[in-house]
Amino acid sequence: MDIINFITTIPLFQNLEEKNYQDLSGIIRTRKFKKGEIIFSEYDEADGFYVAVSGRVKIFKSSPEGKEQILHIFGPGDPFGEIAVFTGKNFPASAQTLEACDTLFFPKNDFIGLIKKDPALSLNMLSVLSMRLKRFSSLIEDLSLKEVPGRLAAYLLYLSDRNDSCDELILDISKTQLASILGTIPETLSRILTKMTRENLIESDGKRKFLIKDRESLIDLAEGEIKLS
Amino acid sequence: MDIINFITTIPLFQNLEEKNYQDLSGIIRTRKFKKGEIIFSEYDEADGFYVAVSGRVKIFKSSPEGKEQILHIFGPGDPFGEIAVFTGKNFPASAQTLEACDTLFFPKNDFIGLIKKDPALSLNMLSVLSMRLKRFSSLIEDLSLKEVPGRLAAYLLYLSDRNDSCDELILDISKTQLASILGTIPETLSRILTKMTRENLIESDGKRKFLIKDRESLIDLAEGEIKLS
DNA sequence: CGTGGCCTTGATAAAGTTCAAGAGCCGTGG
DNA sequence: CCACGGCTCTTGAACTTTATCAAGGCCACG
Repeated sequence: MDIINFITTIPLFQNLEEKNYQDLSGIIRTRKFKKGEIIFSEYDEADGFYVAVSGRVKIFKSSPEGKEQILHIFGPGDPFGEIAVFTGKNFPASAQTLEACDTLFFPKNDFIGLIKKDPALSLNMLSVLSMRLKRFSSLIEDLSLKEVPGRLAAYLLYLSDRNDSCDELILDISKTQLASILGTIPETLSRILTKMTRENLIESDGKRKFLIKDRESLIDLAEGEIKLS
Repeated sequence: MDIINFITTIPLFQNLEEKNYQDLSGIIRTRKFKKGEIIFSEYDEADGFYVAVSGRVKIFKSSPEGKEQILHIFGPGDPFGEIAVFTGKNFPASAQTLEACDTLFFPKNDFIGLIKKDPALSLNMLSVLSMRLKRFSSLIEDLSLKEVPGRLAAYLLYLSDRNDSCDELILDISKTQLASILGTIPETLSRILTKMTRENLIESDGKRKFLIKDRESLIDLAEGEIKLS
């Protein structure tokens, strides 16, 4: 069955015993969502978690005035909503699709049953949660200790690293969404991109293509060693 | 032996089988630290994690310019440094004692061996990590979507909740440390406390005692419904 | 009794947000 | 095929929030 093929490819389900793949596939429900659909909202009661199969999902917090902070953008193979499985209550943030999405849904109690049976599965889950904590610590560090140009520089370098440290980047999200990842607003992001271009750190087609022209300075900016003038 | 008595009282080690307490006590090393001592630094290689027995420890990130963001303050019974155990590499933040501290140290490989044997232990650990993720999401939300007065109001309410929703609070840390928890600096904190007092939301002895005088307004402030004038 | 840490206050500066306006782009429907 | 509306992005000006720098007070501890 091809759900099994899919789950064997993702990190959360690596190195399990054959039998456990059967068990897993037994508890999975598939769920499809349209573009822009809310999968769950903060404070909703949580009865399980999801794994994206196709499409992307943003996990975010929003303020009463409508500002949004994106915590993650997840794609195929990424689990989400799993925190609530282990704290037993509500989702700590909201999830909305960026595109049409196919997902696998794992009901909470069934999944906990499986975790009790397979130590490899729990170690994988511990590793997923730990990596998330690590990412959150660094997001907190960025928000609290760096200014927006530094965060943007770090993000551009991160995109470059994901792409073999290539100097050409293509943003796979809108600038408005990027602003929300960086903890700022589109206006501020736009101004900083203009400055970076003017000071020859980057070049852009005005849309989603960027070229890193001065990697050294971007690194210095990300570390807070220099500032834009 | 009294290490066993101690560990049976803390959430991470609840509901284990008798035999596992023996195993745990077999791998534990005790470590003592003086006041102000650095237990580990960000990027140090991690070979295990700690549980505080007495004294308090702050977990923090710091910037090149010396500003600090406190991520947690942990006390007796709290585990810390456990993220690195499951991501396999370095500590994502630094740890320093606030007072003289006794701790238990759990070597990484030994502990992973135990986790594989006892599903209850891994579920407990999953729950600890999940609660931390929840707290981090809310810290991120605060830093990104709220202003300092809102964060302070939320913190005061949190202290009150911990104390049976009593109106009298005693801060158990310095105001400089509180500023660092809130993601700001002492000067700003001081000004905001002055404003809150002037507007009769709180009263203070100028040191570490506070009295909540207008809980409703503090709640509104924390939710961003109102502002200080 | 002096020194250093912590806290407060003021003046100033920097960073970011808000508000408003307008340009460019895309898909829809007449 | 073109016009329209909606959306994203950019830019400017005013404003708000917070940080920085500097000074002084208070208190505890040697």
